[in-house]
Amino acid sequence: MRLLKPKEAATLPREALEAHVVSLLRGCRGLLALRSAHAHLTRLRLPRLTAAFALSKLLAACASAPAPPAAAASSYARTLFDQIPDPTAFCYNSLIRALPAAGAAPAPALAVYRLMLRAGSPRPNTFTLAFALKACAAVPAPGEGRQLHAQALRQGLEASAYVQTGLLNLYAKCEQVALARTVFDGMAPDKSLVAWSAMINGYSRVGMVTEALGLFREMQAVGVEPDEVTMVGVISACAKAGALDLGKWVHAYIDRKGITVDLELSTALIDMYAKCGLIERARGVFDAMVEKDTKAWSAMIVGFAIHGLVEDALGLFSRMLELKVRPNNVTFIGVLSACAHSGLVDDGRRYWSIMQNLGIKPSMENYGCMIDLLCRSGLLDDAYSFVIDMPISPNSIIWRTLLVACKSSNRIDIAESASKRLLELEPHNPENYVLLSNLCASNSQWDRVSYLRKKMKDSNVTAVAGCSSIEINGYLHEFVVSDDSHPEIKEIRLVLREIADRVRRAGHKPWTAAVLHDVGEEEKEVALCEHSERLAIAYGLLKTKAPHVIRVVKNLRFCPDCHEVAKIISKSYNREIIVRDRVRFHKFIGGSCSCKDFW
DNA sequence: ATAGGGTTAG
Repeated sequence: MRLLKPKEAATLPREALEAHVVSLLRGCRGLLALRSAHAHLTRLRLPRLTAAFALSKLLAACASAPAPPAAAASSYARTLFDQIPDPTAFCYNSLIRALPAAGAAPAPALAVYRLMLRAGSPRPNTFTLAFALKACAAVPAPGEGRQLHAQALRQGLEASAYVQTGLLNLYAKCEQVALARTVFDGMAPDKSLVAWSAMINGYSRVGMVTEALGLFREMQAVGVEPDEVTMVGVISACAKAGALDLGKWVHAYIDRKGITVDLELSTALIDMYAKCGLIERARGVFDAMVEKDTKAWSAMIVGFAIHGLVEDALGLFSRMLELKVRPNNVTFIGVLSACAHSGLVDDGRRYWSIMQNLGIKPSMENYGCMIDLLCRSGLLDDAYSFVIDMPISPNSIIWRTLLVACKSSNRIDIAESASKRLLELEPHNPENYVLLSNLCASNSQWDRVSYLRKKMKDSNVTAVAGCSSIEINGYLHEFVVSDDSHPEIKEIRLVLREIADRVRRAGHKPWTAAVLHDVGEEEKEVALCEHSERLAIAYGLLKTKAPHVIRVVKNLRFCPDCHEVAKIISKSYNREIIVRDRVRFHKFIGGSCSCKDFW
């Protein structure tokens, strides 16, 4: 387009000047272009009102720039805003949109929203609410969000579909799915795809897989066609559930519908295949990607790590550096946990310093990986000093990691202080009581075990039950410890008995120390046989034939005795068994496990 | 002018 000269501009009417501004900004891509357009407009010495118009258009362009608001863009947006004499609601809205929503509290975007309220005029409109809600969701800030909800109601802005979707998404991000659902149900029947996707994703985020998938079916039933954003939620739900058959079906559905498999969906697919135990297919999706970013690489590296494929994980990391893709904290979670799962202490330490040389500030999770690495290699003193020297206050997971390690190396000194800190941080977490009584039980301190049990009962804490699931013909069968509710429990019991016979003949002695209660050895053996993972594996043996792989997902860590038994089963029945426990995969073939018994 | 998406230690 032709640029105006200041002399020409002086002769033109306001409408013509505004049209010039609009067409000038239409061609702008990115911050630099906006700045040079701004410089040009300044040279024109526009009349006051037209200048304000130009500034608000610049501000709006700044807000809708494709990249996420970088520091430079947001400070520029603020400069623009400050030059506008009487900012309209449109100006406030653009500024809220242009400022970073996430990050330090209070988020700058929300601060501007509050500023607007305090100024008294202009009043917020539906756009303001929608942008402010988005900022709240990005933090996420549930308290602020509720205030915004109240304000939306007070100002009569709640009828807007955009405000409703904003609220729904806010609650979903805050993991308050019940509230999100209330908003969702209150929306008009012709809900947008965006609303459906946000709700499905909300369920998926909190692990309510059945609800996520149910809603996906409902959406199809009312004739709303999903897109790639919807499918990210559905695929993530499959990943969380470890539901491989379902995940495969959904992937096929994506292909059949011609839904674009973009960067985000590919990453979700990598994660799903990795978490469902098909690491080769995860690799296939990864290799087929034309564009890969840090998150895609990280998903693949973490995938290899949970499969115990340390060479693949570390090899991919080197390749990533070669290709100049910048790793982030999550990438290093993958790298460090891969080292931890294989006992590579020196390598782990080396990667730790690489991380620091790259200027990446270690997160709580990174510290956790490092402490886990040291603990697994029996370097309890190193681990403990690492914890003490952390610049951030260690969380409960870190103390628990230490405590678990104390159990196997009998370090009562460290155990005492770790358990003290743990109970201070989390007095109501049942897991801690289970762990502590486990620790006491392995030292035969039965009086302390019963003390803990009483304390647990008094404070109304109930332990999380071990739960394992197996997918048979597309149905997810769930088993909890000592579960006899399954309709085929009689047949399952027969399989369990046969397993017990074969295991005994293989010379295995049940590792009864894994049983918490102070009961006789025989009862302990029975208790072991009722562990959820064993029930699920037995059901797999009952319902499938070789070479079908028995795939089980467990919510807690593998019981050490069941781990031994699974090895024997894989050999004796000549079956491949893959179990995903809480932290990683175990692949049993011919009597040995991919974790090499190091976990 | 507006709303929805991917990787995260034990």
